[in-house]
Amino acid sequence: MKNLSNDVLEMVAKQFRVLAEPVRLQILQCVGNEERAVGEIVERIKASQPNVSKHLKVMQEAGILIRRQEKNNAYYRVADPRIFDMCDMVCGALKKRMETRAKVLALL
Amino acid sequence: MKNLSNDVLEMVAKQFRVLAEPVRLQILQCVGNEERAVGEIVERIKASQPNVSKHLKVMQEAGILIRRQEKNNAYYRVADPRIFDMCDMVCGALKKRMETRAKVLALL
DNA sequence: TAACTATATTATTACATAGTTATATAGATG
DNA sequence: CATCTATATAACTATGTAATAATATAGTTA
Repeated sequence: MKNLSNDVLEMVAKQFRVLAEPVRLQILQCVGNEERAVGEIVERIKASQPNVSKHLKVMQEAGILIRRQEKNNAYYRVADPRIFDMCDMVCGALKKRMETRAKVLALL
Repeated sequence: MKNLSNDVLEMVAKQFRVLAEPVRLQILQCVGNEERAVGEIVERIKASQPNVSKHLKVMQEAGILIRRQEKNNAYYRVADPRIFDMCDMVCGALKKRMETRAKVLALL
């Protein structure tokens, strides 16, 4: 990590904050590499429609999702699939940490 | 991203939340690949000592920092340097997005 | 032991935001 | 035009947490 200014760090933190909500991660996972309508997402993740709409807006404004309007449906897709790699990295770190902890406990 | 359960997504979200604070990113950057005492960090990032201590605890409990006590000093280091890669990925995505936006504006 | 140093903790305040309910908007259809 | 459907927005409440001020802890030194 090159020496980033506080302004940049604040922008980076804001990006992380968008990913710091379980429901938004559910939405991301639900959308995957497809393009999905709002109603479809609402149905799949079982959250209220206004709540999903709000989260979608947050992710769109953060540049994580791209919105397309057609007829009276709105479709969303992931802007950059590398976001899934990030989630996998975190997930992998968590897994490793839990395995290590399990080994320690096994020695007791 | 493999189909992750909501429980796992919640843990992942929690990890992202730890990175979602500018001051914590400052601390991460300050620690870098060194091992730093609390006082050193406090001095460098110019935040209050209790505030830094609290953030350090949060990051330690999240498994992002490792603490070592020696004499009456506490030293912290980064558990997994790949965390810097994650920050760089976000930073790169931001940069790209801003460049794209700049090009669009240039056409007006 | 008293005073000093480094770090952690507690209580408090202020602010951000997730979720809900109700409503608005806007395109489609009868 | 009236109604229906899909999505977005607004107002509100509740919760989480960052920062601060004050204090505690614990090791060090005189």
